[in-house]
Amino acid sequence: MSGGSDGDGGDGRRAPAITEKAWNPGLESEIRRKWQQEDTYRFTMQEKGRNYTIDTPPPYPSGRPWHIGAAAHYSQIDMIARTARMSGKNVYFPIGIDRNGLPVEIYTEKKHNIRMRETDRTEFLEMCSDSLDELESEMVQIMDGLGLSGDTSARYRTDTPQYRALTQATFIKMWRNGDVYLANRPNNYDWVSGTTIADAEIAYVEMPAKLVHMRFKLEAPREGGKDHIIVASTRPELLCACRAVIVNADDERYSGCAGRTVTVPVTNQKVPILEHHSARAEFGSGAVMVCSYGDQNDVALFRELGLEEVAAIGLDGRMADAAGPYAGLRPKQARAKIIEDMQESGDIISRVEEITHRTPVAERSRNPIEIIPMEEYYVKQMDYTDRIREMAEEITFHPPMHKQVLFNWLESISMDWPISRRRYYGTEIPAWRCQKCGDTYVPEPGRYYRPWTEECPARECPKCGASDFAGEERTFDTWMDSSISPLFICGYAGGGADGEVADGANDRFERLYPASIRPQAKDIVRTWLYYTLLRCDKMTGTAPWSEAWIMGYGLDEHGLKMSKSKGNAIDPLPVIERLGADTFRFWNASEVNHGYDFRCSEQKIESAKKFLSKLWNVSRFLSSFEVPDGGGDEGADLLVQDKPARGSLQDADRWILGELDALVERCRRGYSEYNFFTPAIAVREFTWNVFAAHYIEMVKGRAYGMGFSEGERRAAVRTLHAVLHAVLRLLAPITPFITEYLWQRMYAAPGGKSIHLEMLPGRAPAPDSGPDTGSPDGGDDATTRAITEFNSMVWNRKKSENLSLKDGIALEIPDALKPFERDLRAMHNITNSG
RNA sequence: GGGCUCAUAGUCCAGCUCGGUUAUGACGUCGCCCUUACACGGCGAAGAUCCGGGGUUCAAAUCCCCGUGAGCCCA
Repeated sequence: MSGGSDGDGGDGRRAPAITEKAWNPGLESEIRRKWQQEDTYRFTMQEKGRNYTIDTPPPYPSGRPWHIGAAAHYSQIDMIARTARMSGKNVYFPIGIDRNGLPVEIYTEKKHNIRMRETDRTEFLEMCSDSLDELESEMVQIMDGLGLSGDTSARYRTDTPQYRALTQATFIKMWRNGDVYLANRPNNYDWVSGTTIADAEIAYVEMPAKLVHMRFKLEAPREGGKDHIIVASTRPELLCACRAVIVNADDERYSGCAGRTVTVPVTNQKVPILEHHSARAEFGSGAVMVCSYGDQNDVALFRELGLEEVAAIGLDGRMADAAGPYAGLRPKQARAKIIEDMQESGDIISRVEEITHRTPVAERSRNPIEIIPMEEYYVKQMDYTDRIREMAEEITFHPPMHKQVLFNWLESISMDWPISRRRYYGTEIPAWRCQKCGDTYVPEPGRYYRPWTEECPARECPKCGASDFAGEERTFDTWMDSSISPLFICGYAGGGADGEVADGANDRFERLYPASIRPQAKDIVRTWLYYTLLRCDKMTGTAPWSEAWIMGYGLDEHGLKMSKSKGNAIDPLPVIERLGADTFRFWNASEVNHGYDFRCSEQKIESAKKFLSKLWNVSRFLSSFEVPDGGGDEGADLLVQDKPARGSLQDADRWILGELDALVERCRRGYSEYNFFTPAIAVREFTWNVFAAHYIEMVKGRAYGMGFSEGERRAAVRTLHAVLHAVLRLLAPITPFITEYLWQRMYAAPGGKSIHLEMLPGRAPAPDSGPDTGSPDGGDDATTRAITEFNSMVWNRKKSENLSLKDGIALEIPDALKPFERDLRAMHNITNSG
């Protein structure tokens, strides 16, 4: 398809090689098949340091439709892979699916109208797995449709025995190093889901609440002094767990109260009044009751003041025995009941205020959480923030501003990470407990353990010799799994059958780890990114990657966060099917400014199609001119740099090649930061408004050979092809399908080498390449403006004089444009002689 | 309360790092046009007190300060 000048017509034209009038998105599936057959994106491992590993986020199939923002996100990750590949990197782009965790359990409960805890565990796990398979296949269909250049058919899953065995192995190693420990302490508890929640997974919502002002009787009231103080609380059902009342030292209403004792109403225990800075005079009455546990502040106060906790609420989410007559009620019911009781018994309540209160809820299930003391496994993180900060300093963030998100989070970490969950669909905690001495037995790493259904591998307890074990029923927080994705993809597991795990390092791991880049969304910096740094460093002593690429959120067309509950989520699949992946991807690149939130609207996506049409028609036009010799491979680049060829170039040719150089430079700068917005905008602007609108129009006559010498004609044709040759490659990471198609029809080397195996235009990739040989001219804004303005002026004049564009016209060509005179004369049919 | 980000035509956005033309382009609107790449197009037109105030400067959308409003994150 390249080279040769057969079929040239008398006027230097031949029939266009491309005849179809428009880009047909239906061709995408054909192109995808070609890539598959030719294994275009095959990764062949090279020695250490020469592999470019992308720690792709494994998406979670939590329900349909898959968010269009996520589709945009994965398209951009693919652009990273393609950019890296076309920059000469040896790209390893694994695709995974995250399948552990709460959402699928909730989805499955709803789908089958069952309750997890009332269902046989094995059966429930199977149902979850089936749900995941279904949702996953839809997701994979979208990923394939988007043209991801990773191998979705070889995707990894976080719930396979191999992956889970690795999660368990890392846990076992950390347990033995003392980085994991068991502790009984107050914890965020989602009693609806029946599980512990980490700080990172708590969200806050404003909810209406009753602020009850209660009279607490003062002991030994002084002469003429008041006999009570008012304590305001939104949680009167926790009166039984009250162990102190605090006031602010600066609050005059309570001067002299500190150190005295009050009687808690209803339950009548006597508690001290203490001064503490956390009591705010302006909230409620200024006096606050400290209970185990109304909120995180209570937890801190109990610890700080050395108070003895009372378990007011049990793991079943109901009031415990300590609540006396209210035992067995839900906290909400107990609250209503106790308010009623207090009102009946007279003077306890002074007033009830309706307020809105920030209530902590579980981020995923949206259930209100309680703080309940219980025993959980913890990963040490408190003493570790300096090391994380140190690693983060070394990692390049794209864009840099998002590094701050991580630093802010590091500032606010206040406790170790609880990792045990009372759920089913997750990686089991590999532990057994000796029923006699209570010691925890953790087995050897190497395979996938399921303690709730499996005999303890140890015959007898290493500590007491007893042989009666109870298998651990809990699972891990899902971040325990996903935070080791760099270890898994780099082969830390060794990839043995049946979930066997080789012990840590091996050849594959040595060559691949640390990975190169972690692309991910902004909202999981404090979870996935942070936990990955923590976990991978603990396992390897090395940061898991050298670059992090952070993308913003997809918002709806009004700038609101998309969610299924709001009903403003857009299903990406029909959009992609109707408009094609390239349209979606070009919209995505040209609309999503690097790192910022972006708005999704179907109308705007549709309008991106226009540029692809333009590109198509420009190519169709150029396909009617012979591709100069050596047009394949680096031919067009050579053409730009080739001195003799340059000799015959006209001023207009040099001008557009200079503009092209400026474009290439801008794009390269964007691509070097994995910013696709800049190249997309720049290429569109250049191709549409400079190249097509002005250059092509100017040299059309010359390219036809009308009134020009053969050398001049060839110069135009060469230049036209040189520009398109570069533009296609510049766009290839963003719109892989149309560029591949046009490349194959026009420029591909014999054998049909994919455009995606070519290099981005500009510098040669090899380190031993010669000095830069860009065009001598570079971009010339003044000339471009002069040309644009002149053309506009002529068009306007013809219009106002009611002339057709091909009609002749007499006018002067400004001095600045004299070098382009002959092209301009041909273009506008200027009739008067100079 | 703290942090991050943003504010430019009806809508979206470029330009701001490093101050200097008539402030970029797209969508939408209107008018004219089938000119042999493109009517999924071309040309043209209308549309912006560059959020407000102050400062620096010969010169500010751009730099500095003070506000206001919005979004997100954390307390």
